[in-house]
Amino acid sequence: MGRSPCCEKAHTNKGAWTKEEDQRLINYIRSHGEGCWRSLPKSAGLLRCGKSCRLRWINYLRPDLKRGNFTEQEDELIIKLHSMLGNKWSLIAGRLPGRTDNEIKNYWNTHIKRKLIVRGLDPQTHRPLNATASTTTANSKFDFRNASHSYSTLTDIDLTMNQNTFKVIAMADDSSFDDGKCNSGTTEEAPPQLLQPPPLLAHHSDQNCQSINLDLSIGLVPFQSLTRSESANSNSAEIELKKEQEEVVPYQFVVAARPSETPAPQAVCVCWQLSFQRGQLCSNCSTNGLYR
DNA sequence: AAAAGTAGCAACCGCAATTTG
DNA sequence: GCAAATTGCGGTTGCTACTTT
Repeated sequence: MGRSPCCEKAHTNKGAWTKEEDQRLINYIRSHGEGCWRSLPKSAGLLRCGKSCRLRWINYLRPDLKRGNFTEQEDELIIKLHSMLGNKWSLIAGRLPGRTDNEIKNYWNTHIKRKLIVRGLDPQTHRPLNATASTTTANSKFDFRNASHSYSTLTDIDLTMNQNTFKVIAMADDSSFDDGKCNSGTTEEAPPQLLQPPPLLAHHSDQNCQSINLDLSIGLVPFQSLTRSESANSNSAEIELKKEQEEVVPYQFVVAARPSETPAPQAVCVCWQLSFQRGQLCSNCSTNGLYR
């Protein structure tokens, strides 16, 4: 037995919403709150599918939406997030307060794609257009979007690189990352367990590190948003994304080698800053991404 | 001025994930 | 544990406004 449709299509309006419909929906949600989209249309006196109501509210009527043009900063943030997440519009939207996934998706398709092409970059791979074909097979280049691991949030991504596993610890940019503390980024606000996930980063200065056998996890969490108790009870792969950010903040990603049982001759420490400036290495990194 | 082409965006559709009974 | 119901997401469509010929 197949599933029944989410709502009765025969007696629902389609197409553009009228002002009256908008007002009914706004009034209803103001007094009853969001949720229960299936029953909402009937309760609100709307001849619409519940999905349609939800979409209209989320993409257009929500009071916290920021209408208007995207700023240059937003553009760059979208590009950077897309380079790591691919078409995960809802995740990208989660880092852009006041913007919806649909809005960002449309904006991407109509503006940013073209912008990247003008820059000579492939909008999908974010690599130089003439280099895309030759680099996509390089084992050393890993692609978050093509990671085999299935993920629904940024909190847990496993990647492989030449049969080795990597761990990525991501943290918000505190604008003082290049302070020689590649392994910690410690600040007063920094949750110790987020920023010092032993033994991953704590070992990166160990010159006896031998192989690049790494675990990878990733979280785009501005650490200001995490309480110490949260961080104390969760490892980096379990951190929840805070979607209710009040402002756009840059994020900083750290990729670092985790030494395996067999020591490696040189640890890898690749740090780059996901901010509005071009990526930068931390002071502990040499330009080839190896730890000094 | 009219037709054709293009761009932008709201809305829809189908599917997957999650929740509920 | 299972099936149905609900919710959420990403891709696509179609309408409208604007530009070009």
